[in-house]
Amino acid sequence: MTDATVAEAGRDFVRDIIDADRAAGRVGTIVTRFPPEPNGYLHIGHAKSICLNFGVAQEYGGHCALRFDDTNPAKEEQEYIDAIMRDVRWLGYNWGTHLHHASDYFEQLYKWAEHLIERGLAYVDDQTADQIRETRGTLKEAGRDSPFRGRTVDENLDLFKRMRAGEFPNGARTLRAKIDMASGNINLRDPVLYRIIHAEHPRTGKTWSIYPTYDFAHGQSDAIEGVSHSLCTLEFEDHKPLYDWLIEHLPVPSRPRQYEFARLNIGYTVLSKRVLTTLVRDRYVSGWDDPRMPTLAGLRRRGVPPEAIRDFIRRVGVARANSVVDFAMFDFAVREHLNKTAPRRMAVLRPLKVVIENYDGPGEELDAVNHPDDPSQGSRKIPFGREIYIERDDFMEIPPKKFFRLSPGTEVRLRYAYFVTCREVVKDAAGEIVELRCTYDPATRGGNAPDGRKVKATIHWVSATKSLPAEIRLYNQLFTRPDPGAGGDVFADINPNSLEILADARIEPALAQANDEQAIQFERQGYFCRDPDSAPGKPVFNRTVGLRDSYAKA
RNA sequence: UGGGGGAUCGUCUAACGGUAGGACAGCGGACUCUGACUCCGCCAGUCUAGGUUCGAAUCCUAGUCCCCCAGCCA
Repeated sequence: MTDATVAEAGRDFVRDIIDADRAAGRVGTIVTRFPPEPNGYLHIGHAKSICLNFGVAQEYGGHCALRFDDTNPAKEEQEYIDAIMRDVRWLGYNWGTHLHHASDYFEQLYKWAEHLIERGLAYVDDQTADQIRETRGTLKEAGRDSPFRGRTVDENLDLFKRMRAGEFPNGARTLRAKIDMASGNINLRDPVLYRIIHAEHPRTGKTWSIYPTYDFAHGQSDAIEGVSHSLCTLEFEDHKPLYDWLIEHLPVPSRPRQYEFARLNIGYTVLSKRVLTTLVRDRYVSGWDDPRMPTLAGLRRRGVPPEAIRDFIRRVGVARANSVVDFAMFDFAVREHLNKTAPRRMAVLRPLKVVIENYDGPGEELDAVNHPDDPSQGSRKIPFGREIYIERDDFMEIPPKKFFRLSPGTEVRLRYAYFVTCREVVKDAAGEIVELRCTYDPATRGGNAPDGRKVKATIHWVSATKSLPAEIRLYNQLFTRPDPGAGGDVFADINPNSLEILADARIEPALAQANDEQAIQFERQGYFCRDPDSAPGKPVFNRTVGLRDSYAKA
């Protein structure tokens, strides 16, 4: 992590708590952890947790671990483990030697479970899942004790050993903490600590046939790793009393404290792993890295730089109130970063042919700067000739009052080239405009008129003969409403026009050198990057985000 | 009276009993070889009602609204 990363941090209640803990001498090294379950890909919501945990650790000179919460082999896969590590690194964070897995602690956790049994604080329950649910009570009524709650320590120890040995089928028995079936907090109504799962675990294979639940694994893992501040999202508030109960009753090596913050929500976006998984599985999108996905893999493929994601997270802040961030805030962060870094190129998304009638000769090459505010990026040559393409949107036969671009009789500047004036509109039998006939002013080479005359617009263009064909993919919101699913069915809110493919775009020759993930600004259009779907001679570009367009708005 | 948490410009977020500030969005203007960028300006908020206090977003009381919890998921 760099100093710049540290400077990106803001102030929030988490950092206030840490300051207070340090001032009071309650903590030594600040240790945090990012604890994903490897059952899916990381998304922008995880980025908030990652930036918070790694950011805080860095600021206070501590460290942040990457810990896989791999306690449920039925849902977890190696593919996800690999993807998560790749994405955290890409975001710009490094866990160094602190790579852990809850599964590293299975043996220790097992011993601690026995510890509870020995003290009469846990018991083996033979009830079925249905029976446990029925006897748990409701939100307003107390639960009832399990008939197995009174088993002797020896009997519990024996049964628990046999659960581990694989003697019983899935679901036959559980280990439960003996707390209080009448608690107002349902997490304290004898929560399940271990369940029987006969499945292949990505790391421990078939060694275990019982697995600890999140509640039994998480706090103890924090304690083993010396986590000082265990930061999680709001829905775990109700688990804190159980978290603390376990820490109190177990001989753990440290006393971590849990603090909760609001998860990230963004308008028109879904960050539910269940929904994202379905989107992929049912082919609503092309994969976890579909550029429309809010996953880090999707954002990366779309061309969003990690710096922009970190900046966005910093701008959103960390608080305890539920909120929904306007996606315009995200677009802003992306544009801000890309504007500073992305080299400029010209590409015509929807070409309209223009013939410059008074231009003779073989053509020429003109100079174009690669970045208007960064001379160090140098310049390049762009081929110009008698036939070019301009954007269809840049011509109107009957222009409305505020339309500054090309129309019959008006003069505009071709960026980096010449002033041209439209003389004639050529249409096909159907009345469709197929070509424009223009004239140019040779004296305006380079883009300036010696006589000082001005034009109201500068438009982009490419050579008709020297430009290259390209496919361009424009992305729109994946969902049609700011609160997808609020109407009952998220999948009914999927935007049928979230992907728009422009198969006949033309790009300037310099773009043949573009590589994946290199952000480029197509002047007057937006930021783009080459997609891995590109083939030799058949480049594909993704639009990361469009430029602001105050004309389109008006 | 199940338990837990939260309410500040349209949105996100500061304030820690002492001038309600910033960002995004929006609006207006300047500049411009990108209707971009940049710059300038404007707009706009403390959930309600009482109380304490010289002074309340902050403390107290009573309400209102929103979120989370009844997985052998995390």
